[in-house]
Amino acid sequence: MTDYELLPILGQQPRERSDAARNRDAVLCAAQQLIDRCGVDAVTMDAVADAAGVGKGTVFRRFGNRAGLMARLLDESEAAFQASVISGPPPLGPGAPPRERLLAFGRARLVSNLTNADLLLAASGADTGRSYAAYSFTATHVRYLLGQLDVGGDVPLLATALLAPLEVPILRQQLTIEKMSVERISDGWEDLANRVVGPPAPGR
Amino acid sequence: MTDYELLPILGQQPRERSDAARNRDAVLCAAQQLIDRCGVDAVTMDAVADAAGVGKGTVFRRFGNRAGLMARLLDESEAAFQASVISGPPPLGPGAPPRERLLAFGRARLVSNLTNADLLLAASGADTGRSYAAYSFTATHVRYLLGQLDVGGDVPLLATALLAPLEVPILRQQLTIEKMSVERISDGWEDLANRVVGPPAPGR
DNA sequence: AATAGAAGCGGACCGCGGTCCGGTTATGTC
DNA sequence: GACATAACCGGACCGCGGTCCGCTTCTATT
Repeated sequence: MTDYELLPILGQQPRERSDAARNRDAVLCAAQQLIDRCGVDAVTMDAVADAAGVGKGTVFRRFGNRAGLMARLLDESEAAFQASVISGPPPLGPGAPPRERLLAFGRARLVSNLTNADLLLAASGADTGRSYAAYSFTATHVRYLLGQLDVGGDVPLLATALLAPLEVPILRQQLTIEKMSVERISDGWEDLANRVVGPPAPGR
Repeated sequence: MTDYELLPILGQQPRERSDAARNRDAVLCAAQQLIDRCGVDAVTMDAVADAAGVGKGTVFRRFGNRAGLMARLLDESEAAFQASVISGPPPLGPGAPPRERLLAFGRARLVSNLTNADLLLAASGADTGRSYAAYSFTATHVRYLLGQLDVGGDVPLLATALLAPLEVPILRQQLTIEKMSVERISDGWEDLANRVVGPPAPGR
């Protein structure tokens, strides 16, 4: 027996058992209710297990750790965000010129990150990679737009340079400690993006 | 360049008791030894208290929490960094044109952040504000250089935009997950800085 | 329906960060 | 040098995230 039979077969996982599915939904639902009523900090693994009528081990089995659970809770809003980028109305969705799409994307990401700030912080470092998957979409989209804009330079690095100031800890510091307004930060990001992208191509 | 927030502003607090001073040094020394021998993760509050021959409560009293202790351990290298920026040789220190100083600063900060990556992560969120004080110096310096470069726009925001991609979690992701080299990241940051600052003023 | 076996379950258990308070010790004053 | 007081000390205690392993329950097979 060689080892590669143990490798995960990506397409065809053995079907989820019915009790497992039920418990998974119960946990997610209980966690969401806890957040709505008492905030993210109240989402203790014990509390959510208890509220879901489930053992603690079950929660960890399904979600790996607290960050993983949080990442799953983010999935819904993240999917909506991705949908409006991929197939929503311009300028966020397709149809607008790349520069406008980029600016709209930055503003949208800023608002989205602020809306889910607590959850995002709690989800950072999820081993499951969920959190990274969400980031990966964002980065890929920005790279795509930068490519369309013929911006030159190291596109992946420029993409992270544009995204880094939108990370929650940095936004938090600007809002809380340095007392900046969201509008100011948003306008500042637009300025940054324009500097990075450079002046509009004249002939086009 | 007035506003610099230098590291230990040893004001005139009611004098520290001798036993307290001894214990403080013992704790810092023990923590440093633990890091050198077993890495940052081994610096448990119990372990460091034990190694220092001190009660756990004492450690918390002096440093607030684990992040505060880590921040103090960073003080030495941070002070050295600040010294070479303020009074070291150019281009990092004074004497070089602002643009060169900015580029040198970015590279130096990048290296410094990577060198102390574990410690910086463990120190993030220190309630004592130590960690923020260190950041504040960095931000102030970049703002100062941007001001000298007559860069226009919202200088504080541009400064954080330049510093955000140098934060440890982002560097970690680029190095570990996306397999970028330090040189590539460093060159990319230089490109970013040049785009933000804009072309050199011709007459000057 | 009976069975085999795996996937799932759950709660006891651990280590860590952080708190608290009764006892101890250093320091200024007489 | 003795005293008063405030600062300091230390370890017992708590809650939380995370692990582990014996037991239960579902599902596929006959």
